[in-house]
Amino acid sequence: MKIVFLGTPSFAVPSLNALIASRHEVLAVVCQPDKKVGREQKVVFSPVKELALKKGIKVLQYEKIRRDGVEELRSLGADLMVSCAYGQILSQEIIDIAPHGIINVHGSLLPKYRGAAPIQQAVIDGETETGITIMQTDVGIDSGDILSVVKTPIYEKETAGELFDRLSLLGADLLLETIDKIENGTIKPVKQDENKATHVSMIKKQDGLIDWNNTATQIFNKVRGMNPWPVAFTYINGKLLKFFDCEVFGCNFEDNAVCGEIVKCDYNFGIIVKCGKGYLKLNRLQEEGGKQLSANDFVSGRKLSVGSILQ
RNA sequence: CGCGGAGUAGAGCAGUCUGGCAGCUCGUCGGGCUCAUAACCCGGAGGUCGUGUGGUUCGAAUCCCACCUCCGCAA
Repeated sequence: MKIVFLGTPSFAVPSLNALIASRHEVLAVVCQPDKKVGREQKVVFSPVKELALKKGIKVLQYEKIRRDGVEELRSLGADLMVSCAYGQILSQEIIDIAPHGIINVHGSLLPKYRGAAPIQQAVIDGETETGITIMQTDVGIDSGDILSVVKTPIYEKETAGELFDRLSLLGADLLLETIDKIENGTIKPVKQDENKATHVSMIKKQDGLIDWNNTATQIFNKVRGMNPWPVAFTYINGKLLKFFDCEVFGCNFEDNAVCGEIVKCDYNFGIIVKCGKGYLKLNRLQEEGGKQLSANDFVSGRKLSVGSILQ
């Protein structure tokens, strides 16, 4: 089939790669406009754009696809459009361009976790299973009929980033299977159960702030869900303190510590923080202006001591 | 010209303001103690203090200048 691919971040790269390697023809790739990124405000191409350029595929970028893209997309003459973490809301006019419409690769088991950050949110919620759903895009947000699903467990210590990588590969496989079925007409679209639908919004940097009144398990899940972005953070002595890795600490201590107080801080225990319920052991930390350090390295600089309070 | 922090032993840091012997914790190596040790005691090795055939000075890790690199915020 002749396919137009809509996608932007690294999550979409395996799917695009799979399409390029398949017998299908990728006519063009549509992704978000280039943005200035980082301290130096350099313009960086998105991962999907990088791949498309490398493979010599036409790249289209619209400020607003519904306004600027319709005519050009129509002129390409695609049989099918595939979207995967593209980042813009589509209109009926665009959905109608290709005979087979648009199918979307989504990182959750729909109708659960519709919206922008399904993978992170599933980890934050402590879910033990998630997956990829491919659906027929309609004008709602991730509300179209389900075409195919693949499930996968969320491992106990898995971060959102690791899950992202796994799901993006599963999505690529499922995408090719699904297109085959569309082609030979064996697909059976299933309506989503609106009563079970949940919606998650985009994760913001501020969402990484830790509330030490939460239970150790809740914080542990949040830290995993916020890794590698935006990364969980707290404050110590007025300075930003990020931490990338932690674990629930099983032992109980006799203490009168408040939530967020460091109750142990040495070579044997590591850094143990009191939570609303239970204790959390911090493994990799980074203070503002500093590098990412292991707990032992962090302690050896004497930045932390028993009684210090994170808030 | 967006704002800010940092570069000192293998790791993490102090010392810089107020120029005057290169320090601390950990690791490492050797020895001691111990039934035992990621514990404790004693001793050692390990540094062009980011770079500069830069400036000031009797003397610079420290003050001034230029450059390189890393990081936090903002976007």
